[in-house]
Amino acid sequence: MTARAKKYASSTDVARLAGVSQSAVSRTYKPGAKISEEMRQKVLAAAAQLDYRPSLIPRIMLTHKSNLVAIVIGGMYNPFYSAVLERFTVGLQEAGNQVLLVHVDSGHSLDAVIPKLASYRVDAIVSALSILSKQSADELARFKIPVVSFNTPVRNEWVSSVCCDNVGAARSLVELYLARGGRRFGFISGPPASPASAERLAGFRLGLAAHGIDNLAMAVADFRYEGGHAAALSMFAGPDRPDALFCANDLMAIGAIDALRRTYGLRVPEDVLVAGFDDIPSAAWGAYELTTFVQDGQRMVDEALAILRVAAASHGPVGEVAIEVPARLIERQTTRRQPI
Amino acid sequence: MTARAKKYASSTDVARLAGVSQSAVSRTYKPGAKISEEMRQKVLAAAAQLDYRPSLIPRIMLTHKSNLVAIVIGGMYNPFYSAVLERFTVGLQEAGNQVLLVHVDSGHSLDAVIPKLASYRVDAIVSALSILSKQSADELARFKIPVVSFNTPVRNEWVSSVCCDNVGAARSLVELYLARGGRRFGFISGPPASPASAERLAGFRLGLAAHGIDNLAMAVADFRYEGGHAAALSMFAGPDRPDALFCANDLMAIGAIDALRRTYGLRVPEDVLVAGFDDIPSAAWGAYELTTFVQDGQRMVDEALAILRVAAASHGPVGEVAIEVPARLIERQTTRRQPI
DNA sequence: TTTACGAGTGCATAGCTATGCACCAATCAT
DNA sequence: ATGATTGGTGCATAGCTATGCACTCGTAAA
Repeated sequence: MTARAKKYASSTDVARLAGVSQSAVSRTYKPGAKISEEMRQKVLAAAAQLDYRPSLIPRIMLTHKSNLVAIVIGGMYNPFYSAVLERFTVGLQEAGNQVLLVHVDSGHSLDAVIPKLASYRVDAIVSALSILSKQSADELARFKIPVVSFNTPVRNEWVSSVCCDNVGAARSLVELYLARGGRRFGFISGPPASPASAERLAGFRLGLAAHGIDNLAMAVADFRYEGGHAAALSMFAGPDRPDALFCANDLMAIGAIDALRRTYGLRVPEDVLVAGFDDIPSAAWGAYELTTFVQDGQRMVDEALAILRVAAASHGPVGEVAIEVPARLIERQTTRRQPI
Repeated sequence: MTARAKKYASSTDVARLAGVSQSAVSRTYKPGAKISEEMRQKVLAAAAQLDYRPSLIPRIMLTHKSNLVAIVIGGMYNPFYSAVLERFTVGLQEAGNQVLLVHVDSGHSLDAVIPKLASYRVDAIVSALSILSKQSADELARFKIPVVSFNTPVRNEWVSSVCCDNVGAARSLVELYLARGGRRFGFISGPPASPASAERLAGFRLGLAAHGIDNLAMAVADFRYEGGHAAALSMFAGPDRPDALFCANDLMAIGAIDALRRTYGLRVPEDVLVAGFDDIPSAAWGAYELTTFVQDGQRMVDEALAILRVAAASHGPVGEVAIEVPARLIERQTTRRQPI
């Protein structure tokens, strides 16, 4: 509480030094404002001398617009999400926004951080949290902050969603597996609460049902390498081993492949077909060459940014927007088996 | 420019509704302030009715403290850096700060974004950019914002650094290689401008020199899997192949392993010893089991946060702090060869 | 020469919260 | 009973920028 020296020079300080009014300083930094070149130079000289940077804080107060967008994310162990985060950051910066990064333990709702974000007057929120119940979403709407929910199909007046077509993709995989000679199917899921995992399972089941198949080995994991490894170990411990395994994401698929090859001595794809989801960089690595679905992260991010632009333009709610982006199959070696 | 409805209720609105003064509202939200329970309840009731959230913006103006810390990062393709980002975020949030995430293309300096950060009045900056010249650092100091530079040993009055002992680690690897029978050495570097890569090379050379070895095959890459792959292809194209390869990070080491095994049919570790740096999760995967150095990311982040705490407490510069954290060798299968 | 106009400038104020200060009503000590 | 303390309360203002408004000049049009 001592008389701490003022850290930043203010526009008033600059004005005094330059011998002009504070308005002149303000107008110097506003593009297109009416100000003579001569005065602008005087101001800039004084500003340079004082290391002046205009503060955005009062502007936020006046305009009710902070240009801050919060990105709420649950974990970056999955390269897909760190890539998405990077794309969002770049895209938002290009649009003139700044990114407030908020980490919430995955499994927790984002309710707890909302009041804090409201206090910073963020213009919008992007949530990559896998869990966001309808109830949370309604709670959220009370704050009247536009929210884009990534890969979680919850929405209301203020909450939009951008998702990948998990059901359709998973469903189509069944055709590939059958063509490649798969007969006994297995699925390794993410956490029970994950909508993405649930949709991929549902789609897989739909595809199987279309061929009259209702037998499906199941194991629950956590979207991580270790979880996929452990799940595969238990799923393949018994006598009745699947020969076509679908994992809810690539990390688990890679863990499963290592388990099958190294612990059980099984060959992929000769003994077991394996596919994942996300197309993370490691999926293309020589040791795995994993068949997987590309979630078009760039496109999904672009769609989300478009929604945010609309929300920024119309100051009201953006309506119940829900965008679904198709997933694209990339077949690599883990499913390249000749049909029987 | 229409008469846009006020989006957020202000403390004055709440005060009017509750029939108290604006001061009372403010004090309701300040822990430990003198306010009667009765009044607090009245205020809270009115606040709930209006969905009031106190704005932090005016507080920033008054206190000259935003509780915003910027993290500047160049790329998250390397899991080591996304893990570091996550740890910083969690740590800063626990300390009551919010994180402003700034992406700068690696290779660019952070000079360009500093004015913007100054405009947001960030309390401090964490830079994980691999490039930060002495000149940039001095430029930076003019803004009087405390900066912690991660893994780049630049510093001045306002810029501190937290680094890992790259030189010592790389140097010690030579002993291991010699004990495991390595005789012809190779090094795959990161981008030429990367200090981390340069230090690891320097340490490796020091270790070799201590044994009178000055022959070292070199290839330059970019810290990525594909770069490591290509570099290994060219390094092992000739007749005089190394039998002990050190890569400046794990991603490149993994790319190199895939190139050696799959393109040249070489065995790792029997034909070539390989080691990397970072201990990213993939290094432990069954297909690679890569020997590497753990950068103790948690400890490095903790040290950086400690510096930021000091900087926050003393409002002045924090002095020329430079902290070096040791790296720890983890030997896995890629160097487990019996000595000749 | 007068009128009109446009460019440029300064004044004053809004925007929202935190806090020093003055003040008031009780409660307590003497 | 009086003075002193404590716990609450409201008033007024600081903090910094953007902008509507009034005003002053030159300059172009009439």
